[in-house]
Amino acid sequence: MRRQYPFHLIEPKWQSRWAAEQTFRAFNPGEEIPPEHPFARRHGLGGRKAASSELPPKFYVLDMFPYPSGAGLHVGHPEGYTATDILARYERARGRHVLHPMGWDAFGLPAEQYAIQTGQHPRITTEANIATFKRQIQSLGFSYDWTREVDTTDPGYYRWTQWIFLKLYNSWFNPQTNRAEPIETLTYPPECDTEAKRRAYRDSKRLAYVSEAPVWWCEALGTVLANEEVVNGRSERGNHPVVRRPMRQWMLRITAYAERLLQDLDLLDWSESLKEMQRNWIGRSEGAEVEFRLEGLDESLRVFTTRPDTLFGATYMVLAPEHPLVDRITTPEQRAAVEAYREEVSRKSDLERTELAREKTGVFTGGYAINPVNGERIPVWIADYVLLSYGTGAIMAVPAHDTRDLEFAEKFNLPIVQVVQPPDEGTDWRGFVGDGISVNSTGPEVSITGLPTPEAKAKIIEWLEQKGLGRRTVNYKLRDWLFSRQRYWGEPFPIIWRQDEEGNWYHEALPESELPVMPPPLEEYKPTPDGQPPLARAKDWVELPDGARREVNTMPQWAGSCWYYLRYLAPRDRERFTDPEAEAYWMGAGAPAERGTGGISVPPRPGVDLYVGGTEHAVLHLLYARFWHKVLYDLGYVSTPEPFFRLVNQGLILGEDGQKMSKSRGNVVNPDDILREYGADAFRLYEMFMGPLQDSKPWSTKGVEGVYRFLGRVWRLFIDEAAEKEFEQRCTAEPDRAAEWLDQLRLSGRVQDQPATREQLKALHACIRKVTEDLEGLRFNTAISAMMTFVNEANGWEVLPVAVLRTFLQLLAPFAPHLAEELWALLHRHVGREAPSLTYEPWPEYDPALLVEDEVELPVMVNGKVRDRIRVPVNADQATLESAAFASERVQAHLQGKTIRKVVVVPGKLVNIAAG
RNA sequence: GCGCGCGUGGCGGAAUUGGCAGACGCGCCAGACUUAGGAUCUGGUCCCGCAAGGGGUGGAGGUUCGAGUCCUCUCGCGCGCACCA
Repeated sequence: MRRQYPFHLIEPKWQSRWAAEQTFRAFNPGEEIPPEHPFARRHGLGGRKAASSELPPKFYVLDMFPYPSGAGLHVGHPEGYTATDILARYERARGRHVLHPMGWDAFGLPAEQYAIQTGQHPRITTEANIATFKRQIQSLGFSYDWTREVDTTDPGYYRWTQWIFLKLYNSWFNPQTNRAEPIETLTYPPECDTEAKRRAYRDSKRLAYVSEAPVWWCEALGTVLANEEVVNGRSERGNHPVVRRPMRQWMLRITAYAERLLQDLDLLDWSESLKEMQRNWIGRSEGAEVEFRLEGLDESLRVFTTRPDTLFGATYMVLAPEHPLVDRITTPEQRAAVEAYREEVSRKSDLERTELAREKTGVFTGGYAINPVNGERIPVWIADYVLLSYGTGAIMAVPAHDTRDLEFAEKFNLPIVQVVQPPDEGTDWRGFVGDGISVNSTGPEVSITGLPTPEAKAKIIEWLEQKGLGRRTVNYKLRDWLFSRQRYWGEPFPIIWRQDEEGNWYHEALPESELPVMPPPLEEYKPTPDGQPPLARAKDWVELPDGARREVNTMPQWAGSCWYYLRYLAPRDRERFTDPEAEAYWMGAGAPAERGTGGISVPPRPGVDLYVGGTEHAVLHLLYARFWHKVLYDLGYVSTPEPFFRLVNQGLILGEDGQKMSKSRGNVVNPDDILREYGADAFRLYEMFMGPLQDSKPWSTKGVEGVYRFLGRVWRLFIDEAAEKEFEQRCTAEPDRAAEWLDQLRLSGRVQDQPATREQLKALHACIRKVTEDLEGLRFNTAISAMMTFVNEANGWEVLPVAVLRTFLQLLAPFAPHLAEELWALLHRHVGREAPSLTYEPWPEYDPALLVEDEVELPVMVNGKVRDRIRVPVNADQATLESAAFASERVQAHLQGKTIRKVVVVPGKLVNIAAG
């Protein structure tokens, strides 16, 4: 396609100007603002150190920072980046102080695996990849404040990741106050009478603790994985098989925050589906724990149930095969069968265990439990449909009212007793799991027969609590976060291990002064032959002179991304992880609304005003970051309970074939190719024009051409045809002087410094209104179509008033900033005025008076079908409208021979005549 | 299986509180300019029909003067969770 306008000259020109001027730099409170900076000029803050109270209201707009992979940028990345950039530019024009940073989530497996293969240090690959990403992102003209760039692999960054880990390590969750507190506030029970016992107690309460629990081990990756990184028994990354294996691991006590993580979702402006995903992940369920005495044992079995009202229907019990009581309860006759079953289950891959619609399996242990409500003797089974990791690892089975128990009971011929009557007569009680009326639920001491389910639950729990047989509880699916990895390319833990007098190893935090703990140089990045993490290879690093040993695990990739949005606030601070004053300003909710300029009121938005990224982080990253933030909040380091006030997930960009882009399908679009052919402005515009930000939508290079043509029409609206021909000839003759020729272009003769007609003003103000409203609602696609409509109309005008075009460029600027800047400069040169900074020029307001029509055309319907249109004064009353409608011949024709039943007149909308 | 979301031209998608379905763009058709057109400009383009007219927002019902929009059922697609007691 022929080049529509010289974007190849315009785009680099403005990008380098912005870089030289630091146009998009955001200033922290107390920071000196250079007098010549356009932000200083706009807000009258030049040459001063402005306090937070003097700065305009803040707007913190954040992108999920990328992992800089070797493959370079993908067309999916710039979708969210473009959206946030448009809003950043819009809000600057609106008078807000915009923080819009970018950085690199650069620890991670690909660089490490490359290192294992080639021996090249991951630092080298990482730096090269960052350079590529940065070049690509910068070529799109995004208005990031690059002075705030962060890199999670920079020791100046990860020293603070390690510092936050120390805060977690040195804190405990006080259930009384429902928040984290320094470990020093912990009180010890009397039985902790030795230092060793006190240490063990303390270590068991820390937010970062060591556990020996079984973990997912991935042989192919040579590391353990978090629950969240295992999907259907395979690793999320690479799809390798994983096995369960007991190992010593660092855990973070996120479960302590389950309730707050759930509750505080209500404070957030996130999509309902996203909140729902988080709620499901946290998985709160209310119920009761009930004690069942075990026959012949001095031991009782505790189960968790959400349906204590069905206790009378419990006809058997099931333990998870790995449950610790299984050995005790199994009778000699059943031992062989039980052992065989446990063996079989442990050999099963996780894929097999979680397979859909699998036949229930299980074995009778020979043991019996006593149902506390009626004293009945019920058999205890083991089955792998009960999971050790949820609840108490044991259940009471009520086959009549639980689908899984029913399936199991039917297979093994266990009794099925109805205890709930469905509210609807026709419903079969077998397998009915909803609420109803309790039946057959009377025992010697308690009866709930006849009670509706909620009351039955309450009554039985009360009885259980009185008898000491159970209590009301809340259970969560959420597990503690497995926080260590057996890798090289991650943050080392600021932890060492020492031996006590008895030779037992215990852990100890390094002092803050020892941070950062840097990973040692290695020759070989593989795990050691005996399965130790790669850091164990560096003996000199691991073994300290006083006999202590360093922790050789590293933190997972999530660690760095848990708090990067706080580091952007003070990225070079050497004393603190972030700056409290900057934090209060950029994250705080305290900015008074009346400080907004241009009549806008800014609602308080605690935390990041807008966070945009993909759904792939809907659960993990967002839950982890919220958790860390809450800990920091409890400890007084941040001022808001939540980090991200508003969050939007951009949709996936699919290939031209409507399939997910992938190398194997060969449908991947490389942004570099698009930029070369159509330029950054067209690329940005197309990414926004495709459809709603949140939707998935297929790429279409033809669609790029469409918006590119639109930009060409904008260009030709301004530029003199003859001057452009001349420009092209000069560029061909002397390409080296192209920049000079560009500056000599002339405006079209149609562009005149004349007052606009009413019609022109109307078109312009309709456009201002639509673009403004759509930007507020993140409807970029329809904002662009409004600008297209304006340009199509303006194309037909004989005279193009300078003032109209000038305002139009302001609307265009957030979307296509390079072209807008170039034409803005040209327009001002043409009228002999100095061009003010387009970035900080106040956003135009529309005048509603200009949009008012004198007359409108309204449809007249007969029986809901449009039969004619009438022209009436805009404020015509009902009677006028009605008579105008009946005056229409076409309407009369459709009323022939019919009786009029009703006439509906909606002023300003329509007239509808119902006739029959 | 459960939960959530979505179904509108040949395609991407527009349609305040229920009020003129198909904005804008792609594609396609015709014309103008042109040595030429993968450039540009102008006009047309939901379907059937020469027209008058009729039909039309996955399908079937319903509420309403009026339904893409609300309700019920149903089919299809996407996403999330997946034996969570």
